[in-house]
Amino acid sequence: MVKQKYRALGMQDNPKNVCACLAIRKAARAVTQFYDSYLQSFGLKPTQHSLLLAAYFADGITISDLAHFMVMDRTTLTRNLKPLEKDGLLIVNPEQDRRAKKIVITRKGVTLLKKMTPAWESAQQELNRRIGSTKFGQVLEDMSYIVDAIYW
Amino acid sequence: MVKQKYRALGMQDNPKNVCACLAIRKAARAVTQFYDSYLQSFGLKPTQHSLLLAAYFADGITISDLAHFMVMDRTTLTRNLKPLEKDGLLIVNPEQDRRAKKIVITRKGVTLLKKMTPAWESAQQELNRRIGSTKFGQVLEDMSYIVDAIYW
DNA sequence: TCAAGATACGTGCATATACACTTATAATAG
DNA sequence: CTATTATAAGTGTATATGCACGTATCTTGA
Repeated sequence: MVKQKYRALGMQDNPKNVCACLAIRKAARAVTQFYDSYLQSFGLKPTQHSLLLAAYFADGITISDLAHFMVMDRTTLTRNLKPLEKDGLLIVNPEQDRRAKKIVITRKGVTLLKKMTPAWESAQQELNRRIGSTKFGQVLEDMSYIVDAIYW
Repeated sequence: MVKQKYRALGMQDNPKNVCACLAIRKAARAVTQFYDSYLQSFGLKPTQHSLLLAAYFADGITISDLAHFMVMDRTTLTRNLKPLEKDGLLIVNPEQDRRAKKIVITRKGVTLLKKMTPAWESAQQELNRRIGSTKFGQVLEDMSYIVDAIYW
């Protein structure tokens, strides 16, 4: 087993010496794959589901503002919106300020989002069950705390 | 401010209803960008630094085994190794089992890794300082726990 | 008013990520 | 001993990520 053979990859007995960047990226990959297994039958990846959700709750938000909320480079968001636009789930429209563009969810987007909600809830609840409700809540808080700690 | 205007993106007052996948991916992006600001002058991204570190501590590990440790698709790892190979930091060699390949760090790779260590430590310590030692340790544990909860 | 700076966005480039499919090699069952 | 199955890896395709750079528009100061 990998765990036995390459324990050294943990590097130190002191877990504080494990690279936090590596640790969180590994967990992010695992969680993404987990949620994807629940959402994939709807044709949306977890990232796309999150974007569509944002377009629903913050209808009319600009690209820059959403990028800021997503802790994502603006140019990344511009490209991530493309597949959703292509599928007619949302539209990117000009603003009054002609430099800016606002993101608007379509009826098709809303319908898909609502259809996906039970699957998303299943993923969320199953992960909650597996790691325990207390830890689950703590991790959600900590993730938000980390983002704030880095950018403020 | 985005925070004020689009509070709805948090969706609910109950933080448990925040998507865990979104939360951890946001944090992963933030942490990656943070570490990148410390490592970029050496020409390696955080992911590449982690891979090189793995090649150092688990010298001779196969692609599949390292992919498993990294919680990464094997084909992703294959491609992620390319830039490091191109820069002569590691070599991918055939095994006795001719299906497999082992990853071997080069002297150049070791040298670079050691040169980067103080910068990596600065990032690690500064993040530790910003979120507090207790929470820092807890998050590292939790990330590992989540990976185990998903794959076991 | 209008030139300088600030803001919002897009493109080129390189890397990161994973699934579906294919190829090559090893192990095993009959 | 061979046919089947299992394992290790690579490629094609599509999306995800961010930096450097450029364009268009708005704001502001002289």
